[in-house]
Amino acid sequence: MPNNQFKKSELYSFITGKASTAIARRLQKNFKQAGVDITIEQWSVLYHLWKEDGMSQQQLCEATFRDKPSITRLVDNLEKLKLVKRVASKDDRRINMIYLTPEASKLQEQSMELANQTLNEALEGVTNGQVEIAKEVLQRVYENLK
Amino acid sequence: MPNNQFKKSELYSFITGKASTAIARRLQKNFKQAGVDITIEQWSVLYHLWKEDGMSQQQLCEATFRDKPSITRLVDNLEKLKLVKRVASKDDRRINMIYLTPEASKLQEQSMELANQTLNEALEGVTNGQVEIAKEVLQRVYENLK
DNA sequence: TTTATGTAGTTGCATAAACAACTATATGCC
DNA sequence: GGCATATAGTTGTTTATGCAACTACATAAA
Repeated sequence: MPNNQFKKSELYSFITGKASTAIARRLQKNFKQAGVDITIEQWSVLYHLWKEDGMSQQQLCEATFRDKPSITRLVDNLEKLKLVKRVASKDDRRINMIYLTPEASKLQEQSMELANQTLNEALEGVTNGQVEIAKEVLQRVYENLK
Repeated sequence: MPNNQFKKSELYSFITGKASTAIARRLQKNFKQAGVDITIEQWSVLYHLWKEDGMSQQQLCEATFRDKPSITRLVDNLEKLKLVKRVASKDDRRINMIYLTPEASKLQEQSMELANQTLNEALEGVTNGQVEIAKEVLQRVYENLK
């Protein structure tokens, strides 16, 4: 039973994710202005390592919803920036465990602050109740398609 | 007055747009399965030309929320695929008007059907009322940041 | 122990995005 | 007309994504 809730004029934004593009651009701009010199994608990897340091690349794939080549290259670039280190696992030599460097730890507080600030800019004029529902919908969409 | 509606554990999905990434991947997969051999980004340009054929690249920038270099290259690739043609404007020689070819017109019905189908897959189990609110929130986010 | 199969990660290639610098044309003002 | 400024589009560079093919290691079955 197709619900066809979308008129053509409304389909576009939802499909193309204009809102999340806008959020990503603003966050990148806020990072840049504050002198935080990393990309949003690099930040998304650091974000999960700040929650739990020493994840495998495979775990980072699942956490960040990215494929293996993407994580390989993000870790490459984060290593070049000296923000993470690859450490071969002793139990299983296929696995790289990824660890934060002290420099990366320094970025945590400021960048999380900037992320929160960016979300507040994004959600200006939106009520908490509306945000709750939007989050539920987006979570459900993700669960439906992942 | 910061609303700080996001606990840390919830901030990530919203910022990184996991839901719209999931939608884009599923739409791309549905295109591929159906033999529609274009990227989602190319489709997003065609989408606006189907609504109004003969837009300038600048108009396409605004409609698709992309910058000028992105549109230059998307139009390059769509031209290689023989789906659009650049036609120099006679009024203003700086402007390229972009026109659909007959081959592009053939893609319209099927691809729009696939887009609607993809949205129905995405929104399975979500009520119309919730979708309405989510759309409002995302529209407001876009307006706040664009 | 050998062989098959699965998993972790890497590499190559095509497409796309962000940003800055650039060319060409148009417009407004003196 | 001539100059300053703005607008439309292009090009170069870096970073990232998606997909397929690949290597290396692990595991389990014969």
